[in-house]
Amino acid sequence: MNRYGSTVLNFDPIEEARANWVRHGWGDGTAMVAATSITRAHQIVLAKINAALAPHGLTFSRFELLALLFFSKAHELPLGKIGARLQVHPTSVTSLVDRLVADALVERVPHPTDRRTTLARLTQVGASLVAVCSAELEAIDFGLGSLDAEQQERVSGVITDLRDASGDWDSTG
Amino acid sequence: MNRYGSTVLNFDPIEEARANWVRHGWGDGTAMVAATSITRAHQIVLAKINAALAPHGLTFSRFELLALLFFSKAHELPLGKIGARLQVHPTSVTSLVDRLVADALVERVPHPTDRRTTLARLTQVGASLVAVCSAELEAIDFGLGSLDAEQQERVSGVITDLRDASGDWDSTG
DNA sequence: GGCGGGTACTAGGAAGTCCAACTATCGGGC
DNA sequence: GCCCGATAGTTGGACTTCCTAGTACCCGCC
Repeated sequence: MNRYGSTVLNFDPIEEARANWVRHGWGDGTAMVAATSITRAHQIVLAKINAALAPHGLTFSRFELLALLFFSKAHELPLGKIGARLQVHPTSVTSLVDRLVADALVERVPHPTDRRTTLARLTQVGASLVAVCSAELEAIDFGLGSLDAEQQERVSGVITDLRDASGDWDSTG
Repeated sequence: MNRYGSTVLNFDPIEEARANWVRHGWGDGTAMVAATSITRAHQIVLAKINAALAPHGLTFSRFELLALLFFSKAHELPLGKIGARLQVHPTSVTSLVDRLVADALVERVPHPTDRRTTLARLTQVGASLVAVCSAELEAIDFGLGSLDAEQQERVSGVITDLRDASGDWDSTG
């Protein structure tokens, strides 16, 4: 039984999919397998990370936002810049900050000069929580404990190429 | 401007995060960077795939379910087995099938002998749509066009290790 | 000095994912 | 033959994400 209560398969479902893909003449399955693998990897890693953070009332998304503020000057940042750094939609930032404010981990502060802008600022409680949770995540190796450092670097390296080509940032400078 | 209307950064946000992580003595950042990279890769690839499928009224989740049925005997499968293959929660299967039924791509059929079980069966329309969309996805290389075949295999290979260690299937047989 | 395009954020809604709890059914053991 | 644990699926709720549309505000240009 796995975490969803269903029976464990005795074969690799992704290799099975590749065989079917090829058998129907849809292609060699290389890209399909890679894309599907990334999806599963995300699912697995996120589940482990969230399980570690759940006792503290956090999710990975919320932790990422808190950590970004922790690293920022005065522990504060405009919501728009948060979205740009984390690569999430403006409405997602609003939604995340809403919940963090409700948990008193963050507070909304008006920008001193630009009245359009709202700053999210880490509270004392929020700052303490980030420190605790970062240690927790290091302890579980961010869900990647089954890979050694060299394998982890390989994953990051290939994905950097992918992100670069997708305009995650401007690397021409 | 990127797809969210925010300004493009002139540095790699993940490398920035690694530097901050190290600077605060939280660890070497290897696992953090790998986990974050996987998250972004998922986000990038999924966005491209969904953009390609949107004109056909599909998402990657829905396509995966349809493709699985296409590959199955009689184009049908119990909902529970669908969840086991795609590694998603039973309630997600219910939800996905609901929408596919609403779009007449799938129909719910009672199991002939086990009255607890419901089968999802591909309709004619559904089967045609899968074929069209698989070609579309091959055409955009599943969002991985910026990686060559060797890089794609490298991603899949490392992730296979991760999935194996996470009990995605029983590889001891 | 005000007009208008661009910027910053929020509101409402859809989709996908998970969990906990519930109903219906199956099947083995007494 | 019946009970009771296991199995299959659904319902309701929470969360994250996206999109479209809207309001408030800034600032350069006429």
